[in-house]
Amino acid sequence: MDQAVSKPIYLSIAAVERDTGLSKDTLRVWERRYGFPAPQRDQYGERIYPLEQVDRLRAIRRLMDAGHRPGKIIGLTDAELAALADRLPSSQATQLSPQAADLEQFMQLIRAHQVEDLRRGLSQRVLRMGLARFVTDVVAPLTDMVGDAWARGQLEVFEEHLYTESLQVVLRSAISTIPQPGHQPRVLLTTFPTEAHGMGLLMVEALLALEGCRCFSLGVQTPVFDISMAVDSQSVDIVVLSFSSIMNPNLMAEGLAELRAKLPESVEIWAGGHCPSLKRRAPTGVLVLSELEELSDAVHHWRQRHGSASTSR
Amino acid sequence: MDQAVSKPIYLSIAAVERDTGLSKDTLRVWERRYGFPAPQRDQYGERIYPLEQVDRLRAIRRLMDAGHRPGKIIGLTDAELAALADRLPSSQATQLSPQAADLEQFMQLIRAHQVEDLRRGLSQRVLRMGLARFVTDVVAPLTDMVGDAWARGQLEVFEEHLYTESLQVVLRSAISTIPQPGHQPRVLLTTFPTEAHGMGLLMVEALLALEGCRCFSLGVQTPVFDISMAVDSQSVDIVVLSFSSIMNPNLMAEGLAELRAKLPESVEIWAGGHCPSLKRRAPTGVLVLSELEELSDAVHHWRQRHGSASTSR
DNA sequence: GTCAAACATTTGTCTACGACAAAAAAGGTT
DNA sequence: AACCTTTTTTGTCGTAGACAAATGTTTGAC
Repeated sequence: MDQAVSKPIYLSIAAVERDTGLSKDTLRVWERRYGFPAPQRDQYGERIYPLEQVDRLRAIRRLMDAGHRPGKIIGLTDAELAALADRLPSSQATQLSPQAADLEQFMQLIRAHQVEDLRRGLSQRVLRMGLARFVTDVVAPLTDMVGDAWARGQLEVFEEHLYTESLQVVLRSAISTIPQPGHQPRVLLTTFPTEAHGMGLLMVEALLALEGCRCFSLGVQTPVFDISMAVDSQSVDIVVLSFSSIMNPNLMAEGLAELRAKLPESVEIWAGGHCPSLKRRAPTGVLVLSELEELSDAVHHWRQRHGSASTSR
Repeated sequence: MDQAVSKPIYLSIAAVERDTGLSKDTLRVWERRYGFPAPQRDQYGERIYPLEQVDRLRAIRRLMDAGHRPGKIIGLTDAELAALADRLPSSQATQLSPQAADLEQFMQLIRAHQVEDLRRGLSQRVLRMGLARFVTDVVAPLTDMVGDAWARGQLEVFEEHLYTESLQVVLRSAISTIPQPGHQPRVLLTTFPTEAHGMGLLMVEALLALEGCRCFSLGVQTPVFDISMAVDSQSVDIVVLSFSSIMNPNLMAEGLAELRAKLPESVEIWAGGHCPSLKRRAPTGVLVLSELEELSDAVHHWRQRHGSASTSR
């Protein structure tokens, strides 16, 4: 019926955009400029990409996320690409931490796809060291390591998904045990529509809830318009936004400016995450938090400033 | 410092795509064909969209998701658009259910943004009626109602997000109480990269776990390539994919065909969700489940077929 | 009257390639 | 080393025509 084995599979440009994260415009302009990718054409003259080229695009994308530029690496051989991926600088901070051995153990579990053991190990760690330290000393560096391994091509997307899913279960159940915090400030947590990573939000929610903040999480990908509506309806004091390194800098800057313009000045915007352009050109009217550790101080500082208006303890 | 009040705000075409979900190509071709949107231009000749037009686009998008066609509604006045939104057919199935009154009560809580009460009410319901019936009789119809209300413009995106977040907390904690199911079939759950809705996955995971299946959730948005890798590494028997009505039919069909070609024939693909084109042209080699109730039978049927190969109970 | 096949229209996505702003790198000066 | 200026790189936006796929409408057989 179907000659399944040797049947070559081609992807449309939309499918390649979906699978590599490179926009159609980018795919076309690379082809024009660098001669790669060089897709074949179907009977209608539309691009069809063989799987090998898609795999190569994925490898290039990985290196770009780690700082390489397309023009420099797009002409390399597959072997050279692999070599580059190995030579990427790993985040030393995590390797020097006292928890390094522990974290490496978790990485092993992720690589071996031992979901059960991973989840159990993480749960034990929460109980042993407390949620706050668990978040700052385990979740944050471990998530960095996972992202790093992914960038080096040592971890597949599905392994990252397995990790994320496991950690989410653990974190959510830990958060739900925090006694009802009904106090100020009232914090709204979410991400912009192109940002699908929600791990950062969960970490922040845990820490803020421990500080006695009233947290409202909208999950990921809320349009700016709806963030402002939610702020209104819940009388929110602070909006927390999380940005990963994959986030498009243009969209981020534009979105923040738009949100800042929409919200009353009394509502603060706190932005955090690993997006490089967050640190470089900090948008006006937005507080940039580069480390989770700064959160606690930021909350205390907010309470000091608003102490006279609302009743302080 | 800034003349905030009368300062007009414009969005770039990328921002409008982000906020409305309409692709840049679509925005440009609508302008060409229908004369709307009619953005102004900045100093570089690039489109800048005033907020009113973006709001209108959002309203049109809502009506399109409900079945209207752009050519018919794009020329209507704002009043006519609002009138159309009110006249949308609501799903009768949910209104006839015995739980109707209960569900309506939950809807009230969502509209009033009573997150706490909502969560408490849902949790009580799980305990009272059991997880399986809770999923089929409460979560599924309630999620439909929420989606319906959103399509009619009676619910904002952020209200849907608040609902989703609350329900997720309740469902996840319920799932985690199910005693470790280590049996067959081994099921992988996820969605394609353009599908961000994970509620369906969570419902299916709950039901399958209750049936004694071994569930691996990858969360949402896993590339086809990585789904196949995960299947391999976890020795998965069945891949479950969830599709919402917003899913692009092309991408769905193409993705399913691609996945089917990548997976060994022994691995089944089950597709479910409210995506209309799922029912119309069922892809070959893919089992379409249109109702949650069919899941239990499907699992039993799978076990019958594979009873001889693996040890049955 | 019902169903299905044939035709017509609508609609989104694809094509091409030029233009240029924004980001990054390189060069030069204090 | 830190800072400003110029050059290169790179992604996104612009134009407009084409056409497949999806949807709607008509025709014709039973």
